[in-house]
Amino acid sequence: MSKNLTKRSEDYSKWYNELVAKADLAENSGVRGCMVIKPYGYAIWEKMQAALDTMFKETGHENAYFPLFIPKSYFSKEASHVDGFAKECAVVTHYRLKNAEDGSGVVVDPEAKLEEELIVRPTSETIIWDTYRKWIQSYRDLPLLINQWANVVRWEMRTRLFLRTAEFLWQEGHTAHATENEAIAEAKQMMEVYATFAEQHMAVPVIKGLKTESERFAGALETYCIEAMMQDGKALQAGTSHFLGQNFAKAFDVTYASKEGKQQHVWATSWGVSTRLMGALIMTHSDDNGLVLPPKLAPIQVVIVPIYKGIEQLDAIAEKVAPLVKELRAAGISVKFDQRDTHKPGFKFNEYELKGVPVRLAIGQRDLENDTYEVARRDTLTKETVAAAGVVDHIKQLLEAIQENLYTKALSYRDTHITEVDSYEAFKEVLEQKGGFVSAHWDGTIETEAKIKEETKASIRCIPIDAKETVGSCVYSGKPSTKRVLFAKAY
RNA sequence: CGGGGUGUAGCGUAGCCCGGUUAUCGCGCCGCGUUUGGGACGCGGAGGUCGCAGGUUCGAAUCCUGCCACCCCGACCA
Repeated sequence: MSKNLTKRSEDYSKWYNELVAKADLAENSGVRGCMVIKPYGYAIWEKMQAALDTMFKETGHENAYFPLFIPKSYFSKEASHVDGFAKECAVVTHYRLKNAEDGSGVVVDPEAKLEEELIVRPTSETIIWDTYRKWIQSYRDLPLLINQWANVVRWEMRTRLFLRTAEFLWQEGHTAHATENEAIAEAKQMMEVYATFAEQHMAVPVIKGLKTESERFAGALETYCIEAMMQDGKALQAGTSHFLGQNFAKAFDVTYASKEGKQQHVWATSWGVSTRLMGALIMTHSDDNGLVLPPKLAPIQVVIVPIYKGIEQLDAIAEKVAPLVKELRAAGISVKFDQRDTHKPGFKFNEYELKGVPVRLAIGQRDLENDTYEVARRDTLTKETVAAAGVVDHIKQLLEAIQENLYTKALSYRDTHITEVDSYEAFKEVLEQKGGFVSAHWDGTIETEAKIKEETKASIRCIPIDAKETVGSCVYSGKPSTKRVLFAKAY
């Protein structure tokens, strides 16, 4: 393995793949499009899970778990839903193996064919709504606000670590409500929760918006989304929240008795984010030296690297550092004191930079004599010498400053990569030369959207929630338009 | 599923066109010693079904056929 990462600017894909591998986040498993998430990568995912889970609970949701296998017939019940997923489903047809008669190994036992095939869930709407039918009878059972942490399988043609894998980890929320307005409010609320998480925890600025009809979730009446901008100018859908209307309630016959005693179908939402967020995190902040993690999601927030000659010096440093480690931990900061004598400090510096540890403390003879630490920050790659007495407060402030700085930096990159255009020539030029979001008027038709995508590979990422009403004409057709939408090439 | 490419040690590779000693080099790994404020150095060492199966040949990593896997570009997509 070469020591240096491919430069971000030279070959973005190669840089990304190398970074994921070298920072110990994940690797290709060799099993069709499925990845192995390594302990360090999983530790980051766990931090994300914990923060999201807390936010879900704070908004009144509970966790539950539903089966991995879904009987094929369930998919027949909601037509547009199956349309969206049919082409990428893994299907279980048999339940037993046996030894081949010719001794060539193990074969599927043809005797053990399932009556009805089972689908490995690509998403759980169908099985959950089949269950909700039994759970919901009265308006008193509503709203039903449930989240599931699970894995799902989508048989994608082409995969990329974290961004698109055949199996991925995610959470999926599925809620049932008595009224349309309540369900819409829930879908909007969860979009807000995702946006807050992305911005405050991941330090990834996102644009909240609505999907166009053709980009909408299969079975949804409205899809709310958050869209992020990566450092190569491509957009990434970071999370979606769907207002499902009564589609699933009708398909699975989920009704409740209202106060007035009338049987009514419930209103539904579903919402999810996945390990794809890991990809967003990596591609938003990282640089040529490796991963850059926002302090709130870093498994190790502070690493302490001793610089010493001989065991006596190491002991002296260890003694000095022990109370500091204790104090930092008491302040809720995760610290690693790297005492390994098998690697030199320079090696460790590079290693922790590669892994994105936000703050690094170095301490050697010089510091022991002066009662100081050398404090380095990952985001700016700057170092300073800090008096030991005030180092805990300094680190607390530094972690906050890094979290803030990462967001500000990403926001300014994102904002300089939103370009308003008023002609199709400018549209194409911006897309090719500069990349990023192109803000343009659109006539609102599926046909125009499809034509533009075909000609430029840019899709409508979203109709921003806060889009101002302005009079204009569609960049493609010239027909009248009332607001600008965001186009971009996307992951 | 179309178009292109690649399979040689844990990783990255040379050799292949033009068949011929014991398959090259770097990183990593193991041992000993010296080192330690930005990826250490010296000496010694281990590690290989050359993707798999056939074929041609006195002889195959190298030529031929088939298969498999992976990567890139499309279609598909959180």
